[in-house]
Amino acid sequence: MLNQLDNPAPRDCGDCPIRHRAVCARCEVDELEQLDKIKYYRSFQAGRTVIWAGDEMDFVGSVITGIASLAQTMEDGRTQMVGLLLPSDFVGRPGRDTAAYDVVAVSDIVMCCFRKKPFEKMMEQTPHIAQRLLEMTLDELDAAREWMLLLGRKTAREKIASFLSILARRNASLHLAQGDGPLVFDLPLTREAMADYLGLTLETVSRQISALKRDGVIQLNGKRNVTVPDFDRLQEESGDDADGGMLS
Amino acid sequence: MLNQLDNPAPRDCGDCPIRHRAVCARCEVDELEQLDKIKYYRSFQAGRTVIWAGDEMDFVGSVITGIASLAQTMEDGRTQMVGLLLPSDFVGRPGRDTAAYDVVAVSDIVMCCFRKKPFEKMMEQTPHIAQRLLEMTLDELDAAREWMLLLGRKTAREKIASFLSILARRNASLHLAQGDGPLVFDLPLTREAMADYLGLTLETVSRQISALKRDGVIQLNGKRNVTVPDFDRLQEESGDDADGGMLS
DNA sequence: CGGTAAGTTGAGTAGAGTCAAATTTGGTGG
DNA sequence: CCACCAAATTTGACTCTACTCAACTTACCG
Repeated sequence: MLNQLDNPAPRDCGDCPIRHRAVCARCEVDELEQLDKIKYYRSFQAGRTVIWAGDEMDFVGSVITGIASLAQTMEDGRTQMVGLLLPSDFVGRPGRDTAAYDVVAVSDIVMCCFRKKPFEKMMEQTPHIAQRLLEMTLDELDAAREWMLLLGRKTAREKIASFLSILARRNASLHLAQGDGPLVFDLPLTREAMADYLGLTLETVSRQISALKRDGVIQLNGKRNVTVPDFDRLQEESGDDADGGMLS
Repeated sequence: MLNQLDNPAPRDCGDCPIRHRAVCARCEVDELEQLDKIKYYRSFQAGRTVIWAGDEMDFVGSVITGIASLAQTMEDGRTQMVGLLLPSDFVGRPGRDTAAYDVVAVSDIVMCCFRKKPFEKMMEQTPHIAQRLLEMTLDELDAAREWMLLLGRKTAREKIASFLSILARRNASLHLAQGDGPLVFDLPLTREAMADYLGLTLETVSRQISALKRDGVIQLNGKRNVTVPDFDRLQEESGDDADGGMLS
């Protein structure tokens, strides 16, 4: 329970594993020093809520390690995940002072937080930050629109295949992308979280995963570890163009 | 058919009806003069395609009058609208040279286009444009996420009610927002386009509109003109919080 | 006065949801 | 090291919403 030490925060920006991809990616040394004065690290255990929709939010920040989710909930409890935050992704919106979505730690996470007011001031003065944030926001918008196609038009089976395909692709790009061999990776989400992401029920998620396994599209080692023997086959099942609907 | 003259382009930025809301909103006079050198107007009739996904795109721009749609299509023809572009909305992505989505004129439209290369150069030099574009992109991202909840979790009836509610709210904000009286507005989309936006079939759209009419939530004058006698009632049907899930 | 596109309505179906019961898993305490 | 518990997951049976296919109506335009 007291495992916050397992995910130590970096000593400084030089050590930071997301230094070159986060909102600070384009900052010069002096700009990093400015940021350093207004930043602090926070850790959250898996399952903890970082912030509730509607709550006052006096910081913005980046995920350094771990995975978090952005979600909306209706009064009757239906929830829809609207974003998965991976290392280097940005949380919060400059210029807004309450959270628009629930942010929940899916795994143990470490965040680099900036006090909002000073960060906003810096954004006005140093174009590097605003430029990078614009780029990241445009990427997120593309991802959101890709997701709208999935939510609005894909079948349950295609949704699962699409999700697995994204995970597989991301994992392949981390490890050296071998051309062709079987891909192996872990599911970072519970069936219920996958359901919330995909606009399905957890039972349907479970059934479709079983069906893909039965049809040989994937293999399971335990509940969370997936092997994809033939990525092209998985891609076909996802309903996307062969050349990769994924942008950029 | 030759009615392009019905939607004359503004003479210059001073006449422009979206001057204060578009990507150029924060520009100074000298910046507008710079923009003026790289801009040109284009008109499209209702139904025409502005650009196809994947096509080379050597401009970015703003919708001045009319409505356009952003849509994605799967190989088998299923399509999902991922954005509705209203006057002042921005089209295209600086830094990318092919269109990511189909852009179609829903009504007759007039656009203000900027040649992409010079526009990108200007963005680097004048923070006013990048700042405004960031703000607009963040708004679009919020709208996209709102839409993800609709697509993933709402029933057909709730989807229709949500859509009507948004139209009603937008119309009320244009005309002086009277507190309480019945709201009247036109549907800008065909049933099929609504279906593509809402992730439904056109038959389901038609049935749910009939049902809302039968239940007294709306009245129809002709096929396209809607009266909402009690906005709160409509809002309840949409499944959103009473205080307006709409952000900002 | 057709002719076409838009919209409505009906009948039957299928895919995903709901409710309920097993089964597996990982962790805990003895 | 093992029995036990709670949570996660799977599976089954049944239901229901939205889809499909089809016919019909309406509105608009030449």
